[in-house]
Amino acid sequence: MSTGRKSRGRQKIEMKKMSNESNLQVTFSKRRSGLFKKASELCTLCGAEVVLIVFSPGEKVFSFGHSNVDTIIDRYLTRVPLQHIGTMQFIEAHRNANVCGLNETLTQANNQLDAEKRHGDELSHLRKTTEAQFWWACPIDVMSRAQLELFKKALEELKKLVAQHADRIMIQGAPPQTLQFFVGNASTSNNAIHPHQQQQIQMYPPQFFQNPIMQPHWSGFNNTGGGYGST
Amino acid sequence: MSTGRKSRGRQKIEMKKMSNESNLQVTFSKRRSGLFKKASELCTLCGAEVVLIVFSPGEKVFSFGHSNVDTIIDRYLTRVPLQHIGTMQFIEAHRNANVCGLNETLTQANNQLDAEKRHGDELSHLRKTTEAQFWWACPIDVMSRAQLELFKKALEELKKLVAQHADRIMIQGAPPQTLQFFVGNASTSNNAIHPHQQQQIQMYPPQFFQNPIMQPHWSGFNNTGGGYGST
DNA sequence: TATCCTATTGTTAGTTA
DNA sequence: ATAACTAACAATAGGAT
Repeated sequence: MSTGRKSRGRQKIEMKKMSNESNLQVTFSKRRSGLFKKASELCTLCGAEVVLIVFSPGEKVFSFGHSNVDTIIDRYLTRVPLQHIGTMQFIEAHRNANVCGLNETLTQANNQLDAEKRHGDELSHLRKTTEAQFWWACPIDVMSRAQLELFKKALEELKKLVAQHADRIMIQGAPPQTLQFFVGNASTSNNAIHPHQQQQIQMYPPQFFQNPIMQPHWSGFNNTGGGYGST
Repeated sequence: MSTGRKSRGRQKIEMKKMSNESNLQVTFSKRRSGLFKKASELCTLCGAEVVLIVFSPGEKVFSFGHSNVDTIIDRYLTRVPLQHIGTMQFIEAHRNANVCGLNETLTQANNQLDAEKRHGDELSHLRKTTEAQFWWACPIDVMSRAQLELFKKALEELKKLVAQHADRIMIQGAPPQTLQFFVGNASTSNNAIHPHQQQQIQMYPPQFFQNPIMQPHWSGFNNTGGGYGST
């Protein structure tokens, strides 16, 4: 009231990493929301299927969104009888890790694929000249839905292997209580993680879901559907 | 020129699946572009890492974008000596399939995780009441970077297993020439795919890559960096 | 069918609370 | 830190090409 100064409104910003850390945090939140909304809308409007994973730099937030009917069906086909939850508690954590790990693997496979493919590709010469700018790029190819389904079975087995792998590696230091991750097997001193991670779920309009996990010292961030009102 | 009527400009649209098929196609293209740009900007501005996969309903277009330095390093650690390319040709295709498959697996694992977790979760009651609306949702948890790295090694092995799996299954009908996918092993009549898929790469500004593959009958879609100019 | 155009809606940077 | 507000910017629906 004292100033009476309203606002200069939005200003254009340079497209480079923001220097102001707190601004960055805010912008990240806003834009992540926006991104999810866009993805969601693309789904709704065009019937597309979207997988979106955002890995924030600092807070290690991990988000995921998707919409895939086939997968939902699998969910009920493959889910574990909800009885050994007690035992499941930390296995859950491992599997959780697997999720991230698989993602890594996926990307790795991509890169490998890319490295192999571009060998005989016509854009290889272009790559040479601009390699410095292209190092981050990694194409991936298309597969029909039918083919995907054929692979699903093989991947069923694979998944079990993944779980076993993970269990073997992590079994030593997993707290059977909540969703924390201990990796007590590393040869070096592998710091335990902050104990009281808190989960926070945030809804997105049509078919998206997102659940960032925060550091213990601030438990807020539940912007419960602030925007998105149609009109 | 004859009408002199300019345009009513943008109109608000209802957020449901578009009925007009051709409109849908156009909108999909536009919005997909927009989505990738947004993702890209989130990367640049906030240093986030984003994986984005869009599966268009009709044309089976598959897009992928990411930016992850760690992975790039792995790329050079794990890449195959570019000498047996001849042999690699079809293995490449399999690995390609693996990429998609892994993605499926990832999602599956997610779902499983979700199914297990929500058992003791406080939102389970909420879920009950609105289950019909939540069936598509599947949370995922966070993991620290360090932990991810620990898993990488285990996943190295895993990756090999994946390749073996895929090879075994697909080895029968893979054309050793280009990036097509034959799945000649299905028990039912599993149609072979259109033979002349063509690859098309599309650049995105900071660190995104996207390569839709089109049906043989139209080879366009190379909008070579039309927009995105900073004024 | 992809792109250009433009009016309009939608997103968000900067600010205040 | 998050929520709300506002005005500037950016995305895009519809139409023409």
